[in-house]
Amino acid sequence: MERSIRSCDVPEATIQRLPLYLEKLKLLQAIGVEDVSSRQLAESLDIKASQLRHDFHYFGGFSRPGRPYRVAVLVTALEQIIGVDHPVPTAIVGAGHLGQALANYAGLELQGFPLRGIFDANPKLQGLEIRGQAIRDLDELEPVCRREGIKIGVITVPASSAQDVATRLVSAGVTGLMNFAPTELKVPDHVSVRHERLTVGFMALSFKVKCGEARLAGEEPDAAV
Amino acid sequence: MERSIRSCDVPEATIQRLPLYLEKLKLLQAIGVEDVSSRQLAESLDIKASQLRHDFHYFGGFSRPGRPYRVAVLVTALEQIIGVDHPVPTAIVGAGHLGQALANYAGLELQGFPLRGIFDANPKLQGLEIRGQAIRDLDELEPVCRREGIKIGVITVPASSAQDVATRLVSAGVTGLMNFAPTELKVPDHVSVRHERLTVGFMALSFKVKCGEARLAGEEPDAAV
DNA sequence: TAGATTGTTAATCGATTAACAATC
DNA sequence: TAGATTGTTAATCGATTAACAATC
Repeated sequence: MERSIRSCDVPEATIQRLPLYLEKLKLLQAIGVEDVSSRQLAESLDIKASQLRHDFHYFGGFSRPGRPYRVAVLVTALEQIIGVDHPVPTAIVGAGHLGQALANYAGLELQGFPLRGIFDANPKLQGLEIRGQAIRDLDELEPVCRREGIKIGVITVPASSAQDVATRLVSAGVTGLMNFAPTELKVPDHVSVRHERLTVGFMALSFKVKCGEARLAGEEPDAAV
Repeated sequence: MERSIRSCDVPEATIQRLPLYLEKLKLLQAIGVEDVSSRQLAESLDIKASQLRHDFHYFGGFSRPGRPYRVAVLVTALEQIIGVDHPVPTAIVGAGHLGQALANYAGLELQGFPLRGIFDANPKLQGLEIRGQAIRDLDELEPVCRREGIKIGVITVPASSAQDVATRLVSAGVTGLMNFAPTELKVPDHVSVRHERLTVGFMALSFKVKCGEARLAGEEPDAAV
């Protein structure tokens, strides 16, 4: 289909906004809103309407000039573009605190990422059930991933074993990795990795807090020369 | 001090990279590396050396022309710039799965964000200890935050109570919010918010996975007209 | 029609990269 | 000195915003 081809050379900044559009539109849909203009939608997301239209323009044909967007049409189109029009089978490797917290998060399944496997090397955790999924031994990683057609692997193991887990997931056909371990991963070109850096987020926040304090303390931006 | 004033009008993109620099430099320091050139450091982070120097240039004076950077000097300077040269007292509100997982994460304290309070409205959780901190009733939020001088509040409550928690944290003197609830927060100008959107990350990853599949299937970028 | 809206291109803005003088 | 390095400015690149014709 034409859209799935063209839609792939899209700026990173636009890709990041697509889920925000979808999230907001689903909210509107839930409260019965049928039509929405680029101005309304953009305002509720704190961006410019022209940016939203520019983003949509990469995919094209969501409405016609003069007519506002239909919420249902946008939701369907964005789900298809993002790839959550069909469920995306997901597995979690590492059932420590964070892995268990993610497994317990109902939002993931609701947004299109059903959990189809949880794995941990620790025998004490194996068999424990989370939301209907028993924690499995790491030995079962490859066969289960293949059988369930896992597309996205969530890595919540310690940094020391993250690369090994990544390699095994990729060898079992997984093409998307959500990496929560504080280490870089080497993967083949056809695999996408997203590195979630928790402490980086805290530090970026800390920087802004510190700047806010400096400003409150009455220090003028041009006071220093 | 001069640096703390000038350093605040810095592009968002640069702010996001500062923690990555610090992280890598601490790693180098741990294995005994004393000097590092912009080229070496940049290569290990997959960015251009000129970008790194350009970033550093906002703060200025980390080395002198001709001399490589001293790891220890950079670590100290970046810690100060980011604001983690002194501990940043942090509290978690919402001791569900995610809140507990974050409370258990030792990395936070190591990176300069010691946990000084955990709160939850659920009486069944109250008193449970995590890493030496007892989960407290929500009633204690304001007094504890004031007493401990909490600077950063981590919001891991359901979306429905996130705004209320945010308002209370701000009223108790907290100026940085790490929001894990899937909802926007309204806060005064002097407060910084960072919204961690988990499902947004999954969807951005899904988009790339889908594009990778399309490419693998042999579809040419220009095949569609 | 008049007012509002989208799709689309052009203008602006900001971030990244290259270049190079000064220095070691 | 020759080679390597930083600090700093200029050039390039890409993303955001504005503008407006076409449409309803």
